[in-house]
Order: sequence, then structure tokens, then C-alpha cells
Amino acid sequence: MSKNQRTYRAPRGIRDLLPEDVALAERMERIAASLATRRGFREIRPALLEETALFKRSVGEVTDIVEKEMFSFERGKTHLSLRPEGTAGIVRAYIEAGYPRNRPIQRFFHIGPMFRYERPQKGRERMFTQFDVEALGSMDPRLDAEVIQLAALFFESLGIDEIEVRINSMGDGDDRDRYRDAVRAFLAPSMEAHCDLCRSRFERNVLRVLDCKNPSCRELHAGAPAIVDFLSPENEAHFAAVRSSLERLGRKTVLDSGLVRGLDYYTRTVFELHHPPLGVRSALCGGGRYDHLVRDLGGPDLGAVGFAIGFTPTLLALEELGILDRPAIRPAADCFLVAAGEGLDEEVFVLAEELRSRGVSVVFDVEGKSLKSQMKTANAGGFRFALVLGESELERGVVQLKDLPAREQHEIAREELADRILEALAVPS
RNA sequence: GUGAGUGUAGCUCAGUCGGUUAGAGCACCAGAUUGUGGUUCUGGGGGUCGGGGGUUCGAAUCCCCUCACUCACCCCA
Repeated sequence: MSKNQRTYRAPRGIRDLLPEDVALAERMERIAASLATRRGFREIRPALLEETALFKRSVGEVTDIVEKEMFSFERGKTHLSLRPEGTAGIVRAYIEAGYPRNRPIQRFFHIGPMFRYERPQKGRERMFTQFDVEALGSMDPRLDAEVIQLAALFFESLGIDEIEVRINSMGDGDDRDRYRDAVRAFLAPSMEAHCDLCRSRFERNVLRVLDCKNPSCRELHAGAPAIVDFLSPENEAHFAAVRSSLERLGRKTVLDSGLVRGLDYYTRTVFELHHPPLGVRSALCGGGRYDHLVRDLGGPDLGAVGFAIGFTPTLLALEELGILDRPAIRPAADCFLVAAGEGLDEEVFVLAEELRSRGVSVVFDVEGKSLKSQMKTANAGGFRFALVLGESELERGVVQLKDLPAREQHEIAREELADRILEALAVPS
């Protein structure tokens, strides 16, 4: 860093995943992928960038996400946005690829970055990774239960037990509208007594008023209408079926009539997975059914259900629970090739590539360090082997193979070197 | 967008009532009779004390502004 040169940082709320961090991310990805594929969910990698209109249409014009949280820009006449969530793009891809006509039942999962222009704080970033699962093309309540079960198993596989499934139904169409009207009518007389926030929620999303944590507001909500009393027989049956399917798996559900997902596309089943001991940050997963999104985005009217799990909240949860065991940092390669003496640069380079071609991972010193210093580097870097090549070895066609943790060194014929290394690596040290 | 807290070396931090060359640990680099790593010892590089302005004989320290980060609210994974 020179003095008169300005420096650069990652943009606010965006952090780099350094090589040291990748193993942990990979572990979560592996667990997610394994649970998903076992249930026939296939990985999909949709666009990171979409037409802005897609999100306006699906997520909703009057949501916080669309109103103020999207990274949007214009190129030519096209308005684009970095995706703030995964479902819209996945459904768009599903329709665009023609699945609805040919093979409407599709189970997809995706792990990748999402972007929201928010003020960063603990557990919340502008670029964050989500594990998304979407079961498309069916209304079957067992799919609701299946994805909820999948989400719960994800956390349990990581060691987070006591996952609480909070569930609600938002109804669909008429019953939902009637419920909303009823809530509005119920609240209207007491709005003056509510907090400022509730008053703004009343305008933006009435149902959210019932979610207020303010005790004085809560008192005003006693006797508020419950959605379950408004559900059509069909939606009520669906909701009951989802819960009973989960019960059959031994998974309890908690009816949370205040649970209202913020995005416009949700219908019927909505749910959140919580780990109550985590307090304010107990919410680990959110999802639900979005039965008309495919239609709203230009496809046939097909049901769908899915969820999103944020990796950052998950990691935070593991940390707070003290069960985050970071995978050991793996060395860059198995072997560190040491040059014993001057003028061996080319020889070292050639030997390294020779070993690599036989399947051995090797790096060599590029700082012109002393032999001793190279050995230190090999040790500090966690390499299993140091390979020493000097004039003498070169002439005799051998290499010193040093097993660093074992502190043993043997002279090996160059032709046998790769095999000997691979052999030694095959048995646990 | 609103509010609060914090900015000293790559990292974690100390720095008194304002006082002269701003420190420690870790990390890094180099040595300890010249072809061999964990410990130890010695030495070394590295900071315009976030930036700008002000008060003062004198500012890392006090005041103002600004930026950044963190946390909280809204909302959310």
C-alpha cells in the first residue's frame, strides 16, 4: 500500500468469502444439496440479474424490497435489478424453459447470492447467500410438508435442534380479502391508540399490525379476527392436511395467526422456522405457498411452494449456540517443493509440473528464500510433505521426500516419487 | 431513512490530568559458524493515531464537521 494511493474496500454490506471461509460455506452447501437431492430436487442456477419489472410484478410494488431495497440500473432501454430474492427468477426460468407444458412438476433448489440495498447490521447484509427450495406445479399439501421438513432437517443436520415450525394460512383470493377487510374494520376504531409504526402498517399492510411487539398495541388486538375463521372449506382442508402430514413425521407445528409474509405472492400456507433460544434472531427460514405466481408471470395457473434459508443467520445461530466448529484450514497443496541451492528455478518448476501431471498437488517457493526459510514456509503452511531438490539430487535422479508431521525423510527415486506420495496420502497420517 | 456507539501497525489492543522520538502481543521478514521446519533467543520492516478544521506554547488525547465501521429501529434470510 503506497502512501499517496487511495485504497478500496468492498462496498458497504458486502463481504468477501476468503479461502479460509470457503470450507464452512461448502459444508452448508453440501448439507443443503444432499437433503434436497434425496427428495428429487434438482439444482437450478437462474440469472442473478433480472428485469426490474419481474420483481415488481412478483414481489409486489408496495413492498419494502421493491420500493427501496433493489440494486437497479438501466442499460439502454432495459431496466435491470440484481435479484433481491430467488423465487421470482426461478419461476421465470421455469416458465421460460417451457416446463409448465411438458413436465409441470419440478422440484428445484438453488444456493446463491441475493442483493438488497439495506442498512447492514448483525445478520443482515447487502449481498447474502440463500438456500432456496421450490416445488413447482402442484397444490398437493404433502409438498408443503415436504419442503418444511426439508428446511427443518437442514438446521437439525447442522446441530440446531428444537426447531419450531410456525405456520399460518393466508387464504387465497376471496377468503383472504374478506379477512383483510375484517381486520381493517376491527382495527380502525383503535388506530389512534396504536403506535406510529402500527399506523403506518395499517396503511401499508394491515395484517402486519397484528404482528406488533409493543405491549400496549397487543392489548388492543385481543379478540382480533383470526384467519382460520375466514378460510374457505377447501383452504381450510389444505391447511389441516399440511399440518397433519407434518404431525405424521413427528413434527409439531405452532399456529401463528399473526404470521404474515411480506411478499405479495404468498397464498395459503406461510411458515417460518425458529429456534426460540436465539431470541430476536430466532427466525431462520421463511417460506410458503405461492399458488398464482406462475400465472401472474405469464404461465398457466399452477401451484407452488418453497422457502428461503439465509446462510448468514444460520451461521450466526451456530455461533451463538456455540456449536460452530469451523473446518480446519486445509493447506494449499500436499507438497511444498524446496529448492536446495541456487540456479534450480527451472528444475523446480519442471518437477512440480511433472508431479502435478501424476495427480500430486505441489507448490514451490517463488520468493528466492533460503532452504531453511523454505522449510519454515512448508511447515507453517501445513503441507504434508516437503520435497527437497538440490544439485546432488538432480544429478542422482532422486528427491528428498520429507513427511513433515512425522519428521521423517527418505530419498526417493524421481520416477517413484509421485506414487510414493499418493500412497502415503491414501492412508490417514 | 432514523438513532446510538466506536475509529491508534496486517490482526487484537494499551496509551494516565493534553507534554517532546506513539507502544505491546500476535503475524511478517532476517539471523543464531553457510543442505532442512515445530520451541527459544536476537534484530528488523510496518502507523500522515479515519479525514478536515478549531482551541492550545503543545492534540492520539479537548471541541466542531465529515467519512467509515458496528449495533438497534423499519423491514427482513
